[in-house]
Amino acid sequence: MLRYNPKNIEVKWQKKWQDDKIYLAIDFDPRPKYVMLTEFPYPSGAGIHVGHTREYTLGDVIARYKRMSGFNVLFPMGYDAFGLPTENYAIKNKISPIKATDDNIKIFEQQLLSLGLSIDWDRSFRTSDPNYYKWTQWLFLQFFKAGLAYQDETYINWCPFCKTGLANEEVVNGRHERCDTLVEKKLLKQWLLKITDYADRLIDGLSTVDYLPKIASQQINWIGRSEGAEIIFQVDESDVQIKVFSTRIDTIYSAACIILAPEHPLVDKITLITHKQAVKDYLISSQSKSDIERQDEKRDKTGVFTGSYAINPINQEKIPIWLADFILVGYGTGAVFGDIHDERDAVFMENHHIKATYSVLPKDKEKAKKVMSGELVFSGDGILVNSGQFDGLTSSVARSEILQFLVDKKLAIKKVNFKLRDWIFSRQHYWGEPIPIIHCVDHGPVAVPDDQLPVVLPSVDNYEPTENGQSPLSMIDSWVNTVCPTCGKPAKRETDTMPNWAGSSWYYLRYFDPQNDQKFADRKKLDYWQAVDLYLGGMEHTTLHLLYSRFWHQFLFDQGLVPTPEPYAARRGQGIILGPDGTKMSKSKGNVIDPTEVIRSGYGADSLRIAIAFIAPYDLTTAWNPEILGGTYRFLNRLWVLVHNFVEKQNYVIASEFDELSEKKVLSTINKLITKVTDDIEKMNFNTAISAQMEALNILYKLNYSDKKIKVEIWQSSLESFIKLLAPFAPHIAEELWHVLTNSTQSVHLSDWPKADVSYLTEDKITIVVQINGKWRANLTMPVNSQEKEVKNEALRHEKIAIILKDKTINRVIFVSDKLINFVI
RNA sequence: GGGCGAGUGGCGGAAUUGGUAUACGCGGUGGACUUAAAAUCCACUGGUCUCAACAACCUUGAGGGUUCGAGUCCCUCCUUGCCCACCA
Repeated sequence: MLRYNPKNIEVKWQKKWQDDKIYLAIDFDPRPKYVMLTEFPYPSGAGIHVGHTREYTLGDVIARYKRMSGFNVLFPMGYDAFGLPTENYAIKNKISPIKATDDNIKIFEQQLLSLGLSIDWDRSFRTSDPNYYKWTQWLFLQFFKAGLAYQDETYINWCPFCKTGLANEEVVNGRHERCDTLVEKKLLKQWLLKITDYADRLIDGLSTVDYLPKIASQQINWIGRSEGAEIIFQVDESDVQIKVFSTRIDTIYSAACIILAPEHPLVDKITLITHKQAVKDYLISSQSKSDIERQDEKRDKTGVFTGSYAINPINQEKIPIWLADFILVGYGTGAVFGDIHDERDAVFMENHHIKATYSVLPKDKEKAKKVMSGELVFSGDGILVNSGQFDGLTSSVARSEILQFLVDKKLAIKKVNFKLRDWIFSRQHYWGEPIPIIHCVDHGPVAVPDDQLPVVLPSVDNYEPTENGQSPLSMIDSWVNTVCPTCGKPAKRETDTMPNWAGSSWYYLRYFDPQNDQKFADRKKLDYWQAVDLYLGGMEHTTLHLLYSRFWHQFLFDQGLVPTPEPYAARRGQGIILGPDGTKMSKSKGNVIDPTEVIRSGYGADSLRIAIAFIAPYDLTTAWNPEILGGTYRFLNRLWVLVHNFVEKQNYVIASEFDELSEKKVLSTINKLITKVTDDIEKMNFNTAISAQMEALNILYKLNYSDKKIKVEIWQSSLESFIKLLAPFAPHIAEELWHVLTNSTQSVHLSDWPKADVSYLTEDKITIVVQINGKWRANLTMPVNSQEKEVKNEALRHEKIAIILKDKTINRVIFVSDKLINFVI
């Protein structure tokens, strides 16, 4: 017998699978389809890490299981190739990003191959390929033509040290993650996508798909829908009106001031001459603060009085108008009424000695006293007081009645606000898809005609962003200068590129038809493959990539371009694998586990895959334990020995020597295992699927080495089933042992998933627990379906029970069929 | 501050509708094989009491509750993880 050595078998089978193309997904195949999608990687120079390995291995387990279960499985892989790390790498090493991407993808392919993934490589692509980004550009133009892509002046993050515009994701805690400089804001004209138009749809759509509840609630949270009212406050002795958004219109009687964001457009108009200087000083001081400084001063709420007053529409009271930089210009109307029932407002008003009264009291009398004495700021719902005709109403009733009252007078409207902002879609960087727009003096921004797509990213000498914040593309005059597609006059190309979220917003659709040069994907193929059945990815993409791609898809659905309203029928997120020391893996800490190193070290891909499946539930963050590999290797080795032993010395014995009890044990073990593993994979309980296989193997192993004789056919069929159950997890050793055991020419991965024989699932005899007052006292072995009477008699005859129950009165007997009997004394 | 989770041996973690808590694996101890080591195999491995075995009692972050019976359900508290955060 050869020793189990992964090196001898893994590369051999990987090559064979590639040559035979056994993992191809077939368009329009009559079998039911199953699309198993894992997030495609960013091909960085560092190669794959354990996080990739977890995601792709578990995706592969499901893909293989579904394939064996009769599905036409599509398990694709591509590369999210545009983005900053590659650009930075190219700048630093003075090589082209195209070359860097090429090199990195070669490494990735090699590494992914060594994991033994059942990917359909014929459908692979990278987002930086012009044949791909032609369609990213085309899809962008559909947004543009629908009025959902627009330009606006917005503040971008600007690093004054690097002299470059930054993407949000490069700003960590208000600093540029690379150089740690405090980030400033710079006003630039930018492209935005109107994701806010889809805010409600993005929430509602979640109820039609099967997402992990945590993921759905994070998206809902991020979108941040809040219902309230927009209320009109007339400025005293002026024709100016201020619109104020509030979710607490029930507290309007206690409005003690109006507070505007410093950037509010009406600031200039309402500031009295006598207050101009103070306001100007305040604006300068608040503008010079970076985001992080504003956050640092959470408790110190600064502000300035404008000199003007507003009229509270509910009671005609005159209240002062202030400016304060804790009010955000981007949310609601950029104005609030200051109110003692809001903790931030209360602090602000106290700081600036603005007189405030309460209008809502808690139901709890002790609490109410504290509110009245000013000891407590009450921000919850309660009962209205000091509120004229609305006194005595509960907050929720008052909200609708006061709103209606003001709506009737045309002083308020019902309004829904979202935290979600429009998606800033411009990047002033080189390594991204050029935005396919031409700016014409007469016609403004014009779409590049379809037949001129793709707008190919030109090669440049210098990939660095320019000092004025423009993309390096702006330096190439020959590329920038073009003609207007509408009038033919000289015009200039847009020089911004798209964010790296663009290519990943629709990539799953391209897997359905990766070569198409007429359309982003053929409709018939979309109809066949949509939607993605299961999407597995990192939790960190919940509010960016996952939300963005749902938005794109919903838009495409509205345009009639895709058949389903949602892209992903189900979404799960895998947990992070930490370093062995329990902290996040990082090069500087030296706790990085390199999966390819593990494979090369001699444990092999199968032991690694099993370890990943076994170490913890897939969605749990857990520390990597290198020693677990010893255990998973031993497990595979035991199976190797068992199968080879059986094949090499199966000895035929005469019928009378067979041990029926042992045979039954083998059959019940294997059939229970089939049920358990099938169920566990369906529920993604990979760790218990493995432990069940270990347990079963231990039983089979012992039986094999006992002197009990078991029929060859029973061993043969049981081992075949066992290998099939293992195949999704450890595809190489399963394939090898399958061929050793069966001499078949067909791959185990194309064989049928085993079905349990129910007749072996139930036992004739079962263990029944005897409890006294709920406490375990003894076990009984009884036939299945024994009646209460029989069990009770048997229990009372039990020596131990008899001793305890002597001289005691049984008040009650609780009987659970086939499980337990409990005497209450 | 808000939202969503999680607390079980030395460690990662099991535990159907509430029904023998600690499966499986790691680590540890003892043993077999070996000149020796590695590998492999066997036995033991939550705590207290006990020379030991049997038995008994205790044990799922803390405290209370519901129940014949609670890791599981309810309440209060503590600890901790992730995401968001001056969002009116």
